Amino acid sequence: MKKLVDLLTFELENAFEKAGYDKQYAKVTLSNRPDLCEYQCNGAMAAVKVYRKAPIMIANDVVAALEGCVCIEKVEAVNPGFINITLDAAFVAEYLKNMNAEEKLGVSEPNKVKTIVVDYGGANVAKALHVGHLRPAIIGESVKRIGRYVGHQVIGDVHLGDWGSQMGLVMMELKRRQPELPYFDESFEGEYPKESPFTIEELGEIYPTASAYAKENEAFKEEALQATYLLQNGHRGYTALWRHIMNVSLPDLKKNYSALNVEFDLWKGEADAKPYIADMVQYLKDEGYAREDQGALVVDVKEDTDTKEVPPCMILKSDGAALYATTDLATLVEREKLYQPDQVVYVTDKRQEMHFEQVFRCAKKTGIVRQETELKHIGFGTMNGKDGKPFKTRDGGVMRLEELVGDINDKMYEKIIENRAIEEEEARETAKKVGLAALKYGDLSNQAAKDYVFDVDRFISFEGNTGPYILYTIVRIKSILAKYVESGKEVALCEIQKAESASAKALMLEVAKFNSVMEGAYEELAPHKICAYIYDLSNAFNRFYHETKILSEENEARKAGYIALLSITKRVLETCIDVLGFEAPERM
RNA sequence: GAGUCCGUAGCUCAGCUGGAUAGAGCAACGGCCUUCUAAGCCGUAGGUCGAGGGUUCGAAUCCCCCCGGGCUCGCCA
Repeated sequence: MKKLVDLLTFELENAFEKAGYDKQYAKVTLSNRPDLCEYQCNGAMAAVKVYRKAPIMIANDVVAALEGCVCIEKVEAVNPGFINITLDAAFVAEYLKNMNAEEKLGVSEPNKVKTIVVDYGGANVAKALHVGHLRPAIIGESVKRIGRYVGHQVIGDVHLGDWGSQMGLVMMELKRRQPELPYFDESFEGEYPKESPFTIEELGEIYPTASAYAKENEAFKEEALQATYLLQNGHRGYTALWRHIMNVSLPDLKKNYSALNVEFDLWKGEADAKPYIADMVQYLKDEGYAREDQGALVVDVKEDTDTKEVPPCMILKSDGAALYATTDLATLVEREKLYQPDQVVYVTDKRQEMHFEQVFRCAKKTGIVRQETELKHIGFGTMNGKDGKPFKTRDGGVMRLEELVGDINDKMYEKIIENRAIEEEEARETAKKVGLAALKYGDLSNQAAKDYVFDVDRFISFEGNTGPYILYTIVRIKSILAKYVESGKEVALCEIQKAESASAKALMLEVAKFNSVMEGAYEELAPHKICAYIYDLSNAFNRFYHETKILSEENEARKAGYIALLSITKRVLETCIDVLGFEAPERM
């Protein structure tokens, strides 16, 4: 289904040509002066240079040529040369009816269905999920869902950090504590224990300790790096230990992601790239892409047009171990083999920008991916505390995700029970849904690339531009629709009628933007645009709600029209929050 | 030092592929619940869009320069 702006642009193109002007100036945009009009075209002013006429004259010619256009109620040329358009209410109603009849509410199928891999999560199996994992999970999940809604085949991959030096650190810290374990006995040839030598709680504590210790103890650091190398090259005891780490960590990760309503299609990790590393390295050497430099193996990725230093992409460290770039490249080899993706999107901290620049260039240059493969990096900003510095707990530590989510749910529960009488169980369920909406909306409503202030109290507030406000709006609509159905009537989607009030028309115009917003959010990989849209839409609905008696409307046809309008508003809102990754309760 | 991103109301953020009077929310103040959920709605107040220059009929938006801040700059991820 065509977008409203495209339909209007088409009309304006005809009018421009009819009036003797080039149609390239006919582009219609949303009005930036809603008090004057709904849509506008500024092309007359741009056309001045070519036609050497006052812009208002061009605008007047175009307006005259628009005579009889059915979709427009009013169009006028305004100084210096704006063309202001007000849509015909019946036309808008018809547009919504058509939207309503479509499963995807007017979003067109893509010309080509792309296979897209979204690489997000990036959880590290050596440590518990903490607040730092929140953004990639939330943003990546939404990007995945938006891509799917628009009609592409999207594969979400958690891409676990399970193969780097953090593994060596954990193993050597364990050796320090329990040197008698058979994993560390080089002469041990028997079966390793089935039981893990540590719990998830212990694992969560081992890594930070090891990491801190490595900073002050050079010998320990060396030992950990050596262990990493040995693990990557099939050391028996370390491999067994690695399995324990995975077995202990994975269920915990799955539980935590699930609580965030984040679902991965693939639970692969860096270690899955291992089988591809040796061949890839050999290929890079054989084809002359890789060279040795200071003992390490690197691929030059500098380009003549660079205005900055771009260091070579490092494939193997001088000790022979693989590193971040190695597994990322080998993972691309695997993805090319298994999925032939048209696009791979990485969602990570923006500080990794240079790394991805190097990896992308290397992959293209060496033919690891096809030339036409789109490699994209969504680099998100830092979550800061209210003091503007990176978010920390009161004691300066890193807050575990589980703790954060638990806190939010508890606070939300308190608010809910103080608000109205409600069963304990329902209150808990509702608190979970509203809490998740608060958290996700609070994050997603910011542009991903910017740093933002993570203020839980503001996010969970029931007022203003928050997740709970959006849910509240949906709940209101649900409540009215439920009462309507209780009265024995059916919700007929085709009953939408032309707006008779300003607030009804404003609501309808807002609903009609849906396909445009969704497609824009997909193209720009920008979930925050959907947040901004549903906030506007919710405002438009609440204004309409306040000045319109719906259930007590006596004219049955008019009432059915209102109900149909509510119904499509609800569909749009629910679709939007679904792609953002949360849902609305029945009551709150 | 080089590169890069950012600087919009007291606070948190939109707007940035140039358009008319720069928008929200929070906080402040004032209204609106016998009526579909007041977690709402309506209103008041609050801005030399970091500074300066330039391009343009028109600049928060594009270009240059400066100031301030974040981040990156080969054996971490």
